[in-house]
Amino acid sequence: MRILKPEITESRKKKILQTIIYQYITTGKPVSSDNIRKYGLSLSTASIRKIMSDLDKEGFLTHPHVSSGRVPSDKGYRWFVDNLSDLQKLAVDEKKKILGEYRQRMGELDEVFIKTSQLLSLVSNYTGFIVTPKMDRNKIKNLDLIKVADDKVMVLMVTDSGLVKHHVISAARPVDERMLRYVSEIFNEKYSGTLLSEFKHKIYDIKEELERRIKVSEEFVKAFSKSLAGEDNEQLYIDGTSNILPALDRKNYDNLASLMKVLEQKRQLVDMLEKDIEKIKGVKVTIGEENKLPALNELSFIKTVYSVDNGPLGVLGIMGPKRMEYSRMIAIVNLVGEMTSQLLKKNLG
Amino acid sequence: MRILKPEITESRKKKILQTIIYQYITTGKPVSSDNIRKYGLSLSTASIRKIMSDLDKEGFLTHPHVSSGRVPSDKGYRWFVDNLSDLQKLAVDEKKKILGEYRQRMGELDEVFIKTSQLLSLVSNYTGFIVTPKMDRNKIKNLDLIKVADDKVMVLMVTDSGLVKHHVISAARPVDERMLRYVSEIFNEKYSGTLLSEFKHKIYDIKEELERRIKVSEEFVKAFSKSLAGEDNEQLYIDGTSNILPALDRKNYDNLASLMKVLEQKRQLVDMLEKDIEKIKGVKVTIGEENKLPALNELSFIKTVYSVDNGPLGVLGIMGPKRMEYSRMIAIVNLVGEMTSQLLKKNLG
DNA sequence: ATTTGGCAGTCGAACCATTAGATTGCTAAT
DNA sequence: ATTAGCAATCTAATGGTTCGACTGCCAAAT
Repeated sequence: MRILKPEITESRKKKILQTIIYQYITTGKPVSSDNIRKYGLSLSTASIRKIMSDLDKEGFLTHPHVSSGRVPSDKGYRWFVDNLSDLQKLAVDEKKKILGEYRQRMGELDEVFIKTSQLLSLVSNYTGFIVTPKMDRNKIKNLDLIKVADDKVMVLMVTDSGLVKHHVISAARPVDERMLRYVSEIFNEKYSGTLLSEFKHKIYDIKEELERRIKVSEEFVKAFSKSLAGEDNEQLYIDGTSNILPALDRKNYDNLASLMKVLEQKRQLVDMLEKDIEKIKGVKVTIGEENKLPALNELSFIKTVYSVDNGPLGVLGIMGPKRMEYSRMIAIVNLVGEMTSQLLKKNLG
Repeated sequence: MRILKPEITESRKKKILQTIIYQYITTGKPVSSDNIRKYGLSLSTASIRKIMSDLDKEGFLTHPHVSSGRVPSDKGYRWFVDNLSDLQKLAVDEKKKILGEYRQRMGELDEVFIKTSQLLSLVSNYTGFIVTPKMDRNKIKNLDLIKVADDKVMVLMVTDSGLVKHHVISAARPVDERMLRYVSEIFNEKYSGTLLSEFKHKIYDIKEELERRIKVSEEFVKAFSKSLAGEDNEQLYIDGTSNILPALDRKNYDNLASLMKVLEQKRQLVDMLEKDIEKIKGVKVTIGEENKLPALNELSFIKTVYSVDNGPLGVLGIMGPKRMEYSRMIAIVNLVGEMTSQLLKKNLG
């Protein structure tokens, strides 16, 4: 008896917490003891109140004010997410809808990113995002130099996972095609197989090498190595930002401005999203203040990694209000993540 | 005498209207008759009130409510802009600042657009935008096919004004380089000099032509012509959207959502901005409801065309609240427009 | 030892009234 | 044509009242 009782109360406590959070997610209104009782608990409101009070003390719930119902705290949401037992299966037609979108022609890589972020936004009704692969993690496979005008050359680099990077550079005077062929030969011979992140430290080598081995205008060498040294940052595709507004129920305008700024600058957001990308397994949820950036403290992120065989490429997911349908969203992100990985494997591999 | 008097009253009326609008732009508060009198008019408030009342009836001013000062109507702003006499010279250091930004390396075309929209936002403190050139108005100059992997080919097209368009296409099976060279030869021979917009109607010709003249996998021809047929829409670069918020003083949240949607979808906005692009001379201002899209009825646009010798490329400018410093903004947009044209002439020409 | 019913207490939301202040429109006098 | 002055209008701020939704706690019931 003495051993059993605590378990009963414990399980009841959990059930109540779960119900409160579920209620709050669906209604958006603070949940009262009376409200809970209606949901099948055969307990009096007084008992429920006692339990709610305990949960409050333990930090899972809070009070907007003393005479209102309870609202989940970040800790509460966290518990809820960690204890989602019934990871919702997506409805068949929803799954079909998502797969259908993906069947469409997705020729260009850009298009994959645009469509994917749109898709995430569309099916979630929140904001969808995807971060493009970071070139740095790729190895150089091949470099081409193509004359596109008398004094303009396109530098075209392909990596081992099939990503393509290109720049147009202008030389001060007309360039010679034979020279271009020679330069790219030298380059490929020497740097094919190099990790791009490592290669960046060797920019000066190549300057020297070229100047040593062939006669080529200094102008050109300069422009060429500059183009290679250029940052290729990950890009962030976002879609459905306007869906965030309803999430920020009234609240403060001021916050909205800083949120928009973060979404616009992207840099910080990308860094946050890709933090510890190697360690992410499956779908990862971050809630409210778990997000480092203050502007994002009212939101939750649901993300996952997409990858090809030789490692993670980037992350994708959705962002929305803390009170979102986690179960469904996790399922969506999971599915889209897998599909994107597959698509890219076909596309790049 | 009888002829002179009306002119005096007219000029006074204008001065008052001008002052009201100027005041409202700088303070953001409805302007009272008393307020106006303090600004140098040696008239009683009663007389000013009479004149304000007239201006109201004529549609230049409105009342938020009966016991508040006057606020310019769209018509009022329009008059104000059309009668800006002292098109402000930018302060020397401001001009320097802008020019300074432009001196920075602007290698890639992308970068030009990104930097330009940022610059516009930065110096205006509103939202900066630039629409990329529409390829359709260009002529095909040269097409290259470059093998980037066994079964992947990059299609590289250069136009007469130096713009570069590229796609990667996947063929089902390995492609032969000699074949590629031959295809591009045929293509260039036949279509060099064609307007891109016209070329789109000829896609089927090329399919036939190729099938007739060389042995090439149907797969490849399909992918190739598909890539050529692909839309290359103008893109819209926007920066500083968060600066819009303060512009929408309180007002309605609902409107904000639709505004964000318009900014996100871009399509409608681009169409609006590029409407009658050929007819735009100098800087063009559109105010409030002059903007067709309802979501933009609380904003003003200041835009201009940037171009190279053979015609307009696109538009750029800023958007902000109706109560903005038109004079300064016009000067900024004008300057940036000229600079961008110059830069691109160098870059593309 | 739980659980429950009941009651007091707290707080927000809605409503109303009041007041002070800003500013106009109008009219009669200058 | 201009002005002074006055009544009228309306906002914004303040404070008071009431209603209802909850909670917290205690004493009685199971």
